[in-house]
Amino acid sequence: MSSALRRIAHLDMDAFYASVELLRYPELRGQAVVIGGGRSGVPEILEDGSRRFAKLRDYAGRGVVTTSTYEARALGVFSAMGMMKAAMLAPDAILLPTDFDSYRHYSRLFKSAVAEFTGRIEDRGIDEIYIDLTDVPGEVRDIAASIKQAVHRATGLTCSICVAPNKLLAKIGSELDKPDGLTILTPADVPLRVWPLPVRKVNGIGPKAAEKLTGLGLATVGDLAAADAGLLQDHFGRSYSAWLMQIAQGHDERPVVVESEPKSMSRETTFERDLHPRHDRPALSSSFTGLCVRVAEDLVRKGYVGRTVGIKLRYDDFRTVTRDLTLDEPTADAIEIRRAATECLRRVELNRKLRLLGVRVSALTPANAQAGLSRRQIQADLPFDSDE
DNA sequence: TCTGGGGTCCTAGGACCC
DNA sequence: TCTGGGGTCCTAGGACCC
Repeated sequence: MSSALRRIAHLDMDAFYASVELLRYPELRGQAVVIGGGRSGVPEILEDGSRRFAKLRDYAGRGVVTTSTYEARALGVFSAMGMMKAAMLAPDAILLPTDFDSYRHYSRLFKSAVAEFTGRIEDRGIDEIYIDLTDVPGEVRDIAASIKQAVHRATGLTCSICVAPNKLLAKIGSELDKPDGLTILTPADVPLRVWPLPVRKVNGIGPKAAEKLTGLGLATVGDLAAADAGLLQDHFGRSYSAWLMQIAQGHDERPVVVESEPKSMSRETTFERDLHPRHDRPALSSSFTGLCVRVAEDLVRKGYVGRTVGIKLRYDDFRTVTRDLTLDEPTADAIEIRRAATECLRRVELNRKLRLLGVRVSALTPANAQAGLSRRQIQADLPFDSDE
């Protein structure tokens, strides 16, 4: 069955966290504001009722920028940048802590508004979604404009939308006219609007692949479209090179995935200072237990159990290692998770300081379609040997 | 200026089974 | 005694995304 006639939208909220903060603190509109860095930066309420905001120059710690307003971006401050570096670039920018509860609230509001148009929505995190508009009647531009209006009515926030024949182009297009953009891309637009873009703009080409491509003289999507298939295959392998050639032509058949089950749940923490496995043992141990407890709580709250328990360690030199262990039976119990995670911990070198510790549970299944019946018990009840 | 936290998917080798 | 061939599961690491 051909998908040539699909109409796929990508909707991306504009500077989402920052924009939510501006709803709460309208006096900051027009200023460079940076969100991130953990708990610090909570505004102080003065006696006259006005607020005093922290400045980026006052920040000390290991956090990164989560989002920044467009004014801060103009100063060179972008997502994922270390806060200390951001403070060098924009010392007078306002600093606000991240408030995920609030962002989740607005996320629900905008997604509900879009759901009035169609149920064919793919969640891509807190601030973006794909929407399959193929079966929604009307002109695409009108539909997209109505969705933008509905999102604004529901949240007071602007978003950018692109409608295209597939997810690849829709995702690329939603960035082209940000903020408050409304973009339509057709296959005929690919040479003019997509080929000039750096390869890094393609969802799926990250920093590593982009650097490698640029090193081969393939800096733009157009370069990629004109590249020699053999060259790509030699450097990127069969499957990735085939994908690169497809996307360079603007081709992408992936469906909009409306429902999905979680595959893993994890908790991790970066310490304020690196901890020594022996010297700081009590602190590490209590942090470790805390992570296990929180993962267990997450599993229970969301109704899952998992059969594979894993740990993640980051050493002071930023090297990262993982270990995991698959259990006979799935669990959501903090004690069992901690026991398995401790087994994993025995298999790593603990000879240098640790920067980060994480605990993960994967191979998830819904906790309990049939109350407490384990696979083993079910099989034991069978009247014959299930080995065949 | 050292680089968060929560995820997904892919690769690849070895174990193990038929 | 010169070595099959497929399938699945487990584990570790890494790229990538929001």
